[in-house]
Amino acid sequence: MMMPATTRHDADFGQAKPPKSLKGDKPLILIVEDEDAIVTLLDYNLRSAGYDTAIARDGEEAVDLALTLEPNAILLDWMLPLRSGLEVCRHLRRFPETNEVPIIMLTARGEEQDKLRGLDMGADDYLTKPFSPQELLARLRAVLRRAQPARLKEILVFADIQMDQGSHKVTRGEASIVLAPTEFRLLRHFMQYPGRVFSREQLLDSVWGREKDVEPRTVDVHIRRLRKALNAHSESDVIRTIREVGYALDLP
Amino acid sequence: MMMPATTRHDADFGQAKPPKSLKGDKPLILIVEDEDAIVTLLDYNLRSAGYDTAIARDGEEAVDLALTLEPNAILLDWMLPLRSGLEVCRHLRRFPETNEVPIIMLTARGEEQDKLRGLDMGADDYLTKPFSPQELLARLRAVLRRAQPARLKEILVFADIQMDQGSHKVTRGEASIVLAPTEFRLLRHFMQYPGRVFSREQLLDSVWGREKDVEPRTVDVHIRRLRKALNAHSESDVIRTIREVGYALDLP
DNA sequence: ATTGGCCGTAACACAATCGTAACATTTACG
DNA sequence: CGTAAATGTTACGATTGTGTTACGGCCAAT
Repeated sequence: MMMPATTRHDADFGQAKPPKSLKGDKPLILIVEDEDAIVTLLDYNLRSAGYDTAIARDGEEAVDLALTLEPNAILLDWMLPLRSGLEVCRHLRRFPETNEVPIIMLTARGEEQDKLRGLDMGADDYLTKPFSPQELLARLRAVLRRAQPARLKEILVFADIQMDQGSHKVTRGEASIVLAPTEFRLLRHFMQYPGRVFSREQLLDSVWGREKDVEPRTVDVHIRRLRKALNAHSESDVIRTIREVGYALDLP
Repeated sequence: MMMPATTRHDADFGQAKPPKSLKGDKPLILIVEDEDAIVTLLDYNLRSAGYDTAIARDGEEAVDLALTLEPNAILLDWMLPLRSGLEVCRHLRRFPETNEVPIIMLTARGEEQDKLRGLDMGADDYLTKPFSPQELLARLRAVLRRAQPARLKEILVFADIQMDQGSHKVTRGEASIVLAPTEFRLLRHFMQYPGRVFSREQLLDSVWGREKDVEPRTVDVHIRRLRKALNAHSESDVIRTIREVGYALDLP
């Protein structure tokens, strides 16, 4: 019934038509960072990889440029003059123009508390300095790849995984996946926010519900069960562990 | 293999009132798209999956064919010559003949804003290019499932089960099934929305009626009685239990 | 009034699922 | 290397949801 022979061509679709944005055909990345050395590094790497860049030196400017340019993604340093990264993040999430723009936090090592609060505030992912250019680009690609508000969709798709909420069926490739109730809700939550990192506490809130009182480590067990079910007939693991932070749905 | 752009060769579309059912056995999908590569891919996949297809290259033709053929669903590219997808969408919603036809938008990445407007304009779902054939077919099934209520049909069919609403007769395979009134209404409801999951509360609403005050667990007992009747002479159980959610009619 | 079918409910049986702790492995870092 | 912390993995008792049965009430036809 399925035609695997055609899947190869699908990759061409995206390029077939030029993006109709007025910004140009390259994705625009807004860099929010005050250290020159890091700005130079980011700018160089992003431009080499075919992105357009814009640079903001402090929080005020960041909010300003974000609203003006509507970039495709934002790299946001956590330690800023005038306005902390947390404030900028929260601020940006208030405007419809910037509410959906993915934000990647840049944090120094040892700011784990901030990571969690940042993810709470609506950041999508984070990079710990120092980071490699490959890692930077990988995270960026992942963050740009995600679909729009999948929240209300009846059929959720991520990579070769499909979830039909109408019939409550999950498939991966050709195989049908059987999930226990909690596993189903967990996967649904991940697929509603593909690529986004969630802490154990966040998952307990949104998947288990606020009234439940459950150990954070319980999440690990359910992640394990979900992985087992999803990987039963395939090789690649689509759930990424982010040490000290949580889990995310992501391509390997 | 490249198929030339074909339109429908059936000759039996009457202008008479009962529109959709008499059109033929296969659902007809109208493809509105100007790029050959994508047309070919869509056409091939849809036909392989058992649909009939018709093709329009621009907005004018789209409205024309939609009114003439009254397809069961429309795949509508957002970027078109002559008339934008938005216009076509709005236009089609003005005519009673095409007002109910589900529309799936095809958008390139970076047109997310348009998606929202499109959904406002009456599109039912959207596909972001690039998409997999599997996703295409899944979304198509979903909109057809929603928009094509078997509700009005005199004879409902699911797998080897047939229900004649007029004579109140139910058969499975060769065997005739005798059902109590509530079991009949329950099965009818499932067969009107095959594959869809219903919670106990939903079933109480739609099968028992809103005014009744009945325990949710009562549904279980009737499910049991229905299963017993349906499985009396056959092996496979067509009613699937979705733990913590409800029940659905489904192939094993 | 009596019968028989149908219905709703409660009670019990059973299996799936869940949460947790304990142990194993990996990772970060000196 | 070696240690500590975090995550992976496993097993098991407890809980919960569903399957199943039985029973009493209702109603229509006899």
